[in-house]
Amino acid sequence: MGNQRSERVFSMPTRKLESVVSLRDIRVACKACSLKEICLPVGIDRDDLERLDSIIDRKHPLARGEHLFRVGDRFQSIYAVRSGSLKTYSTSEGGHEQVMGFQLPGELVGLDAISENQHPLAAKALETTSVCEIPFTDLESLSSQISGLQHQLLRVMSQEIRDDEQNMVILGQKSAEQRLAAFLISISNRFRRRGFSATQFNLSMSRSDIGNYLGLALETVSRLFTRFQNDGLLRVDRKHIELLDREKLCAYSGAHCSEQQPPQESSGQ
Amino acid sequence: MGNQRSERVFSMPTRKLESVVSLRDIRVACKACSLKEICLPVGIDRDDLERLDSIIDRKHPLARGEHLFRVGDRFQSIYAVRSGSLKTYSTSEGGHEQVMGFQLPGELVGLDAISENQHPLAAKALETTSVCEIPFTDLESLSSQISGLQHQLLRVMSQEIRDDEQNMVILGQKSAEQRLAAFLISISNRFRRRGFSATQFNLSMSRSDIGNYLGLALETVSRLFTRFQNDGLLRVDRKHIELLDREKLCAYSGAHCSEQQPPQESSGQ
DNA sequence: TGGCCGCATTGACGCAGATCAAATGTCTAT
DNA sequence: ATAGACATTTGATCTGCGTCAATGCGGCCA
Repeated sequence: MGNQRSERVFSMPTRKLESVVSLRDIRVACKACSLKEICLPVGIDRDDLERLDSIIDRKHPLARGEHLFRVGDRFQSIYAVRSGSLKTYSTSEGGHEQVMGFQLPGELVGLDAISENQHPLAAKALETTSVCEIPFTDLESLSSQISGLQHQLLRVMSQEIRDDEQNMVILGQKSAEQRLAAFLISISNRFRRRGFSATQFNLSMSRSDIGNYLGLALETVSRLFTRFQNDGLLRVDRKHIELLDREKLCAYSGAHCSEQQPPQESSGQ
Repeated sequence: MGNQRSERVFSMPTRKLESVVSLRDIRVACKACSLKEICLPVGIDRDDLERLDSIIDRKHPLARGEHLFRVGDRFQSIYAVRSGSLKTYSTSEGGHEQVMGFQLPGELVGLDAISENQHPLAAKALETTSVCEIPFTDLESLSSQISGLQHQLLRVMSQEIRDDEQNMVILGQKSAEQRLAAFLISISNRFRRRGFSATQFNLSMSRSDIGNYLGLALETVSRLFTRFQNDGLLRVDRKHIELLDREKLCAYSGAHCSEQQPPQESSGQ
């Protein structure tokens, strides 16, 4: 695991320039990070944010194909994706791989490792990717002091459970067509939340990864992309996707997927 | 839905008899509960346990078919199953049901509701079932005071994420035979942990529930049960299952599933 | 600039498991 | 007990998608 380091030397323990973006986006403080509205800092006030910030370690970027951690690695930290993307996967005894998820900026990885103190999945960069490392022991003790942080951590984990349940529905009862449609809509929504285009994006993962994730053969994924294109739902060019008819894509996915609703203020409490 | 009540009248708010098991197991304190080694109290010392106990509300039992909560219900509490069993499920627009999981004694339900403050799934009793209600606001504030409780809560949620991931593997790439085998082994292991027989038990859920949960038609489940029986793996009689050859069943499931190993101290780092 | 290699597309074919159908067994309420 | 509703089993048929196979297309390195 001996990974190279480089700009580490520049990061002095006492840094003053708070709002200045330093070298290569490395070391953007949480409060200056564009992801703070969707990442762990949600709902944490200015002072507490600084405390959270102080335990976070911003690593230098992973190259495409590099591992953030592997199956069985001792659990020490969770990670937040800052830029780029990851896939998490497990490998069965037969060497067969199962892709469990893709992580975009602002999303956390490693939460499934808390219970057994070791990672049940590996996490690999799909492209050049940088992450924030959040040592779990520190996070835990900070959480008991900052109630907003505790709450947000629980919320994020709860959301992950919910997302996994959603995936179980998709794997358990949707057709190939519905699965891919649902996947594209989900990706699109996640990009939008992060301020990227919802109608035009690049998929950093291969057809094989998509198929594996959706429980489909990669050939099926490929065929579906061409079918969707013929049906006027989207335009595909290699990794690049342009959604042309989101409505119809929703219909194909066999779910409401309005997803657009403003963060409805759920009554009280 | 007007559910009958009966022994409620016997459970007085001021109870003195701490170590005495009261009527029909109602109102067993955590410290006297046989599930305390696998439920939320894990790793919490005597005094703190009393504090946890004080926020928990032991409800009278649910009858078979009764709902603990429904989709969209406001989230206020998580629940621990004390006896009996539950299924959680969602219903798609087409009225089609997707079973997400089954809860046995000592397991928590409702953790997926934290993030949106409302329940994404319904929970229904598969048989006469009693639960402990744990108001979430209280639990949260207690968690920030009792570090063991915070840790255990995170562990339980992490475990749930891990289990869901395991289910995704099953739904994504296992054959019907492997799915049912894996399901039976999982149930067996869960029963064992709770001190019940691992080789002989009653399934409280229908074939249809099992099939739905595993992404299979109920006919397929039924056929597999007879096949397994013919292959000498087990004996089935209606809901009653007797595992005859656990080894072979493991092989059928296409996973190591030793599961029996003592909490192996994984070699450092 | 060309050749190679991994990824993607497209086609042909077969099978696991869904669906349809019907018979039988079992629980519940009167 | 008896009827009726429902759960389960078993059989027959059909089909969506996996598998195998061949070809096409970039991107990368020498």
